[in-house]
Amino acid sequence: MAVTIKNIADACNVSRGTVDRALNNRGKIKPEKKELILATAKKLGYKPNYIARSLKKGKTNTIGIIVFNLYNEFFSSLINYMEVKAKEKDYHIDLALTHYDKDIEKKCVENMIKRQVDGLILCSVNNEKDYSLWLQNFNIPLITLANKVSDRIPYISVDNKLAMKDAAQFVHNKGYNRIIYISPPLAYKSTHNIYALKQRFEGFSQINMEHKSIIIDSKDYIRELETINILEHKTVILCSSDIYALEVLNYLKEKKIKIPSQVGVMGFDNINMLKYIEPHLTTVSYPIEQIGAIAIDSISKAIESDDKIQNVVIKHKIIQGESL
Amino acid sequence: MAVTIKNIADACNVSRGTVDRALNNRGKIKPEKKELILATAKKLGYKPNYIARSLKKGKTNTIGIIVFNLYNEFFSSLINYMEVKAKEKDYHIDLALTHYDKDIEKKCVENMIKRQVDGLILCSVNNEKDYSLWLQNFNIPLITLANKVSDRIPYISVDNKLAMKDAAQFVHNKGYNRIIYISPPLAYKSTHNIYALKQRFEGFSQINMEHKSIIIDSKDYIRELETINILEHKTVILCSSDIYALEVLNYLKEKKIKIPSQVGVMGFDNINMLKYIEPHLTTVSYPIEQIGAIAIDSISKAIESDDKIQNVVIKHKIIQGESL
DNA sequence: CTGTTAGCGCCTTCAC
DNA sequence: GTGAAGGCGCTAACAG
Repeated sequence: MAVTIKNIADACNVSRGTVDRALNNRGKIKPEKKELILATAKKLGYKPNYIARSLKKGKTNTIGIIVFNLYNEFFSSLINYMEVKAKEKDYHIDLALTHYDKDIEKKCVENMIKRQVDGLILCSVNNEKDYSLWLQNFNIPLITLANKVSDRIPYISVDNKLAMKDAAQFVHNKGYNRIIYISPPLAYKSTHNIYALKQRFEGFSQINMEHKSIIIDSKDYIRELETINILEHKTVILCSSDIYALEVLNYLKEKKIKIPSQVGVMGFDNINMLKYIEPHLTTVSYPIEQIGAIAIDSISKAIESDDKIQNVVIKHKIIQGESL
Repeated sequence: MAVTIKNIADACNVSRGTVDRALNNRGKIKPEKKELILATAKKLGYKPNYIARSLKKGKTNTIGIIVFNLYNEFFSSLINYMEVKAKEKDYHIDLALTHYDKDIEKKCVENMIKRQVDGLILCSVNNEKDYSLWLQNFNIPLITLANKVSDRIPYISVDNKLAMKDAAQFVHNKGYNRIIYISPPLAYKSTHNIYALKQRFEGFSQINMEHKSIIIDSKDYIRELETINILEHKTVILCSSDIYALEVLNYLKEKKIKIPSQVGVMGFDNINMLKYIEPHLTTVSYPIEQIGAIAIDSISKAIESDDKIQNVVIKHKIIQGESL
């Protein structure tokens, strides 16, 4: 059995109130008593029970973070930064992963609520009609990342549409005549929230190439790629995220297709591991650290002061590599 | 204010005890009452307060996980697997990062204790004399990964010594005459627990090459490498982890040194991203998923039954790439 | 079957 | 300065 405030009180022949005052320096207390109490607390190895404190105070000092998984370096970096920032502000991280499953996601949210997190940072894939209402009903500070859920819920992100438009313009300016655009299935929109994906696609769609564009949005994008003669038309393959671009690079290398002389490739996200990849991938970069910092900052402010959280648009830029 | 069991009791004109019975189906209760209670609970949007439950039950259903950071893919994969496994068993993950700082590590452990986690999974860098005692004093199930803390604390890992010995033997058999062994500073042993690192180094030391070996264990290992004529003696560079090998590959590519014809390179860990790296790195592989699964499995068993947790040695194997 | 009640460990108000 | 006591929300033992 762990040692409690009562044990200390008994050992020191004082009341629990006095122990509390000594331990948390509140109110006035006779110095020698305070010393005695602190000493015996230490001697007994007292560790305050935060669960009890949380129950009493109605605050857990915990931020719930729900993301898809940790395979994508974007999320592991993000959480890494958030954890540091949260610790600075004396918050703790509760982590849950949804693996892109909207039922799991709802369970994760409910669990966070049951665990009384003070605020929630959510990367959602849920596209149910009243999901935004359902979320707001819990009435705790909430921030969405990755996919926007509704205009009424704060959202921190790059401008995916503009960023992808810039990317498409960039490859166009490089003299490519045909873009093959590779994306996870846009048909997921019937079952999932794929806001960011759609934004990127829309941005891409705003640029017209001399020849037609080809959209590949199948899970089997490599097989689709095989059906196309990519050596025609001065072609570039624009990928909606780096992890797709890496697979494409592997495919092209296997086919002995030269990059960039025969085909160009461009990614999106600028994940860390790119620095080990050859040829260096041209990609769209944005500061993940900043997203994490702003998210923790905003949510902790909202927890402590009922401030409304502002949407934030993170700046992006194009990183010139050697892949086009 | 969130809705509580008492609100439901009042709304249904029953006692809190009855509501509890209905909600958690314990004991006997009149079916129509139960229905009414469940219905109003739903209507009011009742969500049980797990903090209160935890306080009462003395169990939080939470496993604390403390690792170095999430940059190394080993840890992000590990946590990914653990989260899935923990969810299956109805446990929740509390995550904290130490960034290799032993004071932060101690604070993380203390925080976990204060938060009353039911069990703790720890990757430690602390080498203080009585650290093992200090940990055991908290008297909760504990498992160490990565670095062993003491023989009295369960440890799950590959046999790092044997695995690195096998790696060294493997390169030796390939006909290399000189090994350059690259490792994080072994001098850290005065300030940190670097058990795994030392084990790997010892394993390496058991193999004798025709010519001498060179040990580089500086943070600036790339600069050290520059002072060596690596084209002599048919040399192989054996790295204590893949993330070092990746840096070495980048260096060699920059110097236009051909791999493996001029110099061989070998890594350790077989992290996921290797599949995008050229040339394919020869490395030592072991199932991270299994480490995660066993850790969660053992700790949950220990939480629920006071079983003693067994040490587990994970099997390793060498993955033949094209880098030597 | 159901109501009452006593805590879990902590914080906080109110008296003295 | 200090003690006594109530209560956060839930569970469980005990009555009835």
